[in-house]
Amino acid sequence: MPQQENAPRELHDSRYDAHRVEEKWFERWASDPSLYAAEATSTKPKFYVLEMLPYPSGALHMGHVRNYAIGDALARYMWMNGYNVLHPMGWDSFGLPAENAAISANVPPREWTLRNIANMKAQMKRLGFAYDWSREVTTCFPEYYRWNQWFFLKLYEKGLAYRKKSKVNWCPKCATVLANEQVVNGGYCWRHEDTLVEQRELEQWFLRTTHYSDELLRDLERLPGWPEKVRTMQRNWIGRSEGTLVEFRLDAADGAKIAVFTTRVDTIFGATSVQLAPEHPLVSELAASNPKLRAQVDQLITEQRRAKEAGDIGEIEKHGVNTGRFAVNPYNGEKVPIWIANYILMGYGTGAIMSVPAHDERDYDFAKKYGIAIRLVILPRPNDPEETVVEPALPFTTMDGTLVNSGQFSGLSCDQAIQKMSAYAEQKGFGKRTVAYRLKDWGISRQRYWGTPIPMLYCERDGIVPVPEKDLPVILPDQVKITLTGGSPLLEVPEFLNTTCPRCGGPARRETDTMDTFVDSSWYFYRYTDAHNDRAPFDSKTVAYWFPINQYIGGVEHAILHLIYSRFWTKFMRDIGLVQNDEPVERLFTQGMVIKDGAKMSKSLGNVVSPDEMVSKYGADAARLYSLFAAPPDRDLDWQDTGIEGIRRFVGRVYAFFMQDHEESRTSDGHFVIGDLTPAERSILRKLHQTIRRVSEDFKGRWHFNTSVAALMELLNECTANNALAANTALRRAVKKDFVLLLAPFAPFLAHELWETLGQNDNLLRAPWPAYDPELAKEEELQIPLQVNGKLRAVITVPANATEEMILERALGDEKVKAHIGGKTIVKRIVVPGKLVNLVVK
RNA sequence: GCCGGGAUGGCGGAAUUGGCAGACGCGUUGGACUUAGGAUCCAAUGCCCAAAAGGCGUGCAGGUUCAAGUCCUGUUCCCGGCACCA
Repeated sequence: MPQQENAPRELHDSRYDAHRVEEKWFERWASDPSLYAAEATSTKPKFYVLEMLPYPSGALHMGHVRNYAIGDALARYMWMNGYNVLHPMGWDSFGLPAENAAISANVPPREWTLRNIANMKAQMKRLGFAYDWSREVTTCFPEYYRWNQWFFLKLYEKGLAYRKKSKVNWCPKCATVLANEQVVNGGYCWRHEDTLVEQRELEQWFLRTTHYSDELLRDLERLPGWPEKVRTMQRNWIGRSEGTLVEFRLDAADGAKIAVFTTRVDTIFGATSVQLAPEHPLVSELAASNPKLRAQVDQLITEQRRAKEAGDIGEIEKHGVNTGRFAVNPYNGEKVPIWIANYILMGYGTGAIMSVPAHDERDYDFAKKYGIAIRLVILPRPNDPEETVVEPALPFTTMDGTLVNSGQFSGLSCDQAIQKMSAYAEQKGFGKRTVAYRLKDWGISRQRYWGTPIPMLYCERDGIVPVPEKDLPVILPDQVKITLTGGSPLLEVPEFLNTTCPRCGGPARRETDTMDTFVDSSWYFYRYTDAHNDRAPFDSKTVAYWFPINQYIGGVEHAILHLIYSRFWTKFMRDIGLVQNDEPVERLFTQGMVIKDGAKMSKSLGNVVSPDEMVSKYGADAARLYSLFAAPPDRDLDWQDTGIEGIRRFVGRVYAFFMQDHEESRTSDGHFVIGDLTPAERSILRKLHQTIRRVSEDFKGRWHFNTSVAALMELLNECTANNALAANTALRRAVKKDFVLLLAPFAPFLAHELWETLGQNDNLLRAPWPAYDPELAKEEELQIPLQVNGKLRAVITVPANATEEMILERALGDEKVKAHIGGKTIVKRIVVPGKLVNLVVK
């Protein structure tokens, strides 16, 4: 095909000055805070789009930019589609880094935090994100955290907040509690790398998340708008497992009970020992009179803890100690030895198991090592009744078998046996069917300063007393000395610590623990709907209007904790009549990480790309466009410095295309008659409608905005190639107008600027999203590939309405096709209308 | 070990339903304009072959089909999550 001579594009005169343009719109938007405000009441349908609120660490990183670029594009798209959009932003502003900064930079946590917020907020504004700042939520403000305290009191009232002893990481040199992330190198203090962290038992506050275990699991089925990956992760995290609780009796005069949990009660006749976790309460009793045992157990505990901290508990060598005592199997009265083993977890089930080496891999390993008896009680079911049953290879762990050597239960299948044997246990009163969960109650106590004070008092006379609701908020004092040693800094603030008991009026001491910051983020999105309410956390009617969140967007790293806690909180609020929805989030989108040079961006690797630098070098639009263009949003994005150059070029070419003749475009009314268009002009119009279709469908479907941006590039390429639109001012204007509308969600600064150059005085943000005409989008001619024996031999162009017969005729007449058929016979002719022709020859 | 996700040119990625593999962008090469170009524009660009003709190509090995990146069986590697959960 002959290549047409292309006129060089006149672009030199109209270079796009992203800075000038973006600063101009930045100023204008700043002067009108109502621009992005959600309407309190509206006849429009509502849409609540939310991105996860950031921790104000100092500055935005590219992961934030990507997250917010996705959400902002959606918000703008929904505005243009006539929705009443709620698109808020806030700050997850309590947390440990502020205290660290207090030490290293000698800035009070509050000041450091607020400074960071100011900086990051400015960055967000400079990037052009359309947030309703009138609803900004800052979790470290008393106006917000007083409601954390209020919720805590409600939870306490309902018995869902309680105190129990629990282990914490304790550094003897710091004389303080460490967060998990401060325990490094498999058990050492982050500040004293030669000091082993100890485990100390402290009284801590817990929230009864397990109260909702079943509902949290069940309702995952009602969240089809969540990624399957996240639902699976939550399912595993909750870890529901049906089984049987069986009580063995200690072989002693008092006959203390040892409850074990098993999912395979059908194998209990094969139990040849009982295994206890090293931290099992019975262990201390057994060891009390046995110093040697005590020492051995302590050794096991240390091993287990080290392995856990090093993250390889599944890898450690199994160790155990025989206590010399026995437990009685209630099914057959048999006495089996009691062992203590490092692979038994106190945190799951009852912390004790029956060990059946023949039918459990772990028990098998352990029994082999210590010479414990192995007794086969399940035989595989033969495929055919004639077949003789051979002894299976051990351990034989499948459920597809028949019980043997199991007394009255012999001959049953595993499934039947589990039913019957559980019923038997219940009848005899030594056991029952039960469900175990991996999910634990949520420990919210933090021995930290920078967090929400837990609103509880300790009175010498009345014990634990909740702060009366009317005395909220319990204000976190500002004047404290952060040392990171010697416990909570709040202990050093007498005016905080010392108070009076609301019951007896006597002296009382305040709780100095503060709340886990996951509390803050468990309900913040409700506060956005009614951010300034000082009588309640929010107004229920307002929440009922906005909830559930239509679209939540954030990193997959929050798939478990944040999102389970949020679901828990919602269910609790529903149960106390505060909200009506069972779930907070209807649709969830988890975006991929931003990586560079094959690794996650990090200071230590020196591969960090700073948003500020990108904005100053290329502009906010380019940074946003590139973060959408470089990869589909759900996949990891490999940042390439040369890639954003290409985007800047695109932005410049768009601008040049509009400026080429903007006077004419501005004054045209944009009306043209389709019948009068030249074929080339019709082709552009077709491309326009195809582009509208592609971009609209990306929003409705997979969110592959990389292809949306690519579609816009293709449209621009067609518009500028061969000066195709030169002769038709009206069409040119019409195409430009729709182009701006399509560009608006992705590159708001440029789009607004171009909108203005077109002479549009209305607000682009509320301009209607363009509709496509399927007729105009339809191709008039089709390229039909011709294959012979599945191999491409030629391509012909036919009218879109060509019949099968016409296409086949053309195909058979094609010279190249003829040559490949040669003298052979055509045995099959496949004509797929609109797609291809394949001739099978022999 | 279990559960997800992935593997496509030199690179990021397209190809939602089996129907022209490589859209779009980067990079590279050649050219135009230019005092100059690391600006801008034009063109070429999966690999093999001097070129044409042709052949080969979506991690690997098979299979189904007129036709496979796409479906099936097996397998390797990479990323993420969970992990002695009884």
